[in-house]
Amino acid sequence: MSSDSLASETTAPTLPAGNEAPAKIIPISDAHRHVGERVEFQGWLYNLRKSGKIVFPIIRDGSGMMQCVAVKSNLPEDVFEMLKGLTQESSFTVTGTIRAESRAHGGYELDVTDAKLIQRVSEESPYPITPKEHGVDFLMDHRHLWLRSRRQHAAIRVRHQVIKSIRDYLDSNGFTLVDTPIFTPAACEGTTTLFEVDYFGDEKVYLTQSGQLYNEANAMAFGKVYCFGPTFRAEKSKTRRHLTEFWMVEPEMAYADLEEVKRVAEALVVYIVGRVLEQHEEDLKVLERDPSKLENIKAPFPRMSYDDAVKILQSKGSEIRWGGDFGNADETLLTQDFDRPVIVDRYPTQIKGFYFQPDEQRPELALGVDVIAPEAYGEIIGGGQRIHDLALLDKRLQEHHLPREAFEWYRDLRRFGTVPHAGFGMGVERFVAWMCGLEHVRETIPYPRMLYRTRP
RNA sequence: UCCUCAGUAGCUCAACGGUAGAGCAUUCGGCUGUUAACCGAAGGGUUGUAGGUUCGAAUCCUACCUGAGGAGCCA
Repeated sequence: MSSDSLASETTAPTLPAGNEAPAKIIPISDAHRHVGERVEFQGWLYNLRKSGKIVFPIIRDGSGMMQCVAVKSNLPEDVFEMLKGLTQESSFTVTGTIRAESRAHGGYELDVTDAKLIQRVSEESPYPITPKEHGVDFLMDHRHLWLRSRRQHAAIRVRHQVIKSIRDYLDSNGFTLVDTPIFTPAACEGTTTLFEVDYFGDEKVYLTQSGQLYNEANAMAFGKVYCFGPTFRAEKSKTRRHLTEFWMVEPEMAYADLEEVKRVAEALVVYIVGRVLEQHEEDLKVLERDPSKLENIKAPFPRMSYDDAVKILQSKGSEIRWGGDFGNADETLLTQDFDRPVIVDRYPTQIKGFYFQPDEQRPELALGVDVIAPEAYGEIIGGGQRIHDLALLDKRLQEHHLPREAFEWYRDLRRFGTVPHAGFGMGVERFVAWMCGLEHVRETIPYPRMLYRTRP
């Protein structure tokens, strides 16, 4: 029997005898609330096991999975044959009664009374991602299909929760979302790491690598603001924690200092972790993430100065010297004795951006802060207090060989009612990788953009 | 940009100088409780590309292509 005739034979399913009302269409995730009821699921075939006159199709609908039980003697011949012949990821709907069943994953099962084929995946080109193992290259080439797999599905759901929690936290703590542009006219700190875009031929613009400068203007207008969007870095970086396109949330606060940044960053992290643990127990299980690693993430986080961090690293055998930035190995060393993120502040001015406010007591230090996640997940937050004095800003622009004309609007912020202000940026993908215990950030974003990968 | 590693069936891998194999996927057959089901059978290959060494190359050498991991840099 060909797939065509199967399809045509099942387009008008025979309803069970009697005057039964049509079954209610529900998401699989709601199944536990409909035990004993006749319902319909709409989805795709995840896997099928068959044993002669009984078949067990597992349907997934995006909200969950459900094992169905189709018994030959209880079904019209064509419906049973259709189910028996389903191939992986064929789309179909199935009607039946939900029953608690300890033998099934998830604890429930559907006794099938009817089913309808939407499209059968043909045997000439079967679904490429099988239930067995695959390599990274193959999976990345099939990212658009890989998202249907259990682990990827779980990781993207955690990503959703991280983003939602960030917004919930900031929204309920007085922050206003004020978006910053993605096309920007000039580099924030040099052009080497920026993607250049041809803007109607006559002007060069770049894809943003940070909304921070605009955030500072927005903070002077709204007090507490944040921007949340994609960020682009053209560095030819090729490691498990890099993407060329990633999402970053950047809160910025007027009348705030370095201490306030540390407090907000810590509270934000604690809030998100709590929500992930509370809402995504099942997803973490699918990801084989040990939740006890996250249960410790509570305030206060250990705090240390850059000075102390360098001393600690040297005592642990790092080659680092005062004045240098931490490498990945250093970040791992620094956090290995702690079960929660480490906050490091007051970095040497020369390794930080031009806009950092210097320490009053020690002007060679910038009031910058990084939050470094445990378990070798690295820097998840970077921020600090910004320069609010015009004369000092001008001095820094000169030292960094930045054209003053391009920063006129930014200088205005220091002319018209300047106030101390501070903020930070947090990378969503690194945060999600940490929550999920993933090896690589590429699985934390639906369509990762990397050095040698821009498709699909 | 640099260093290291890898490209063999649709997928994951084996064969390491002498006739290219297995599991999964697909098709056919069997099985009324399967859990990456199982059992039997079938089809499926220009061994990344181009040269070279050799009687003989998937295997050794050179270059290139593609990808992965790491360094630097970053969230």
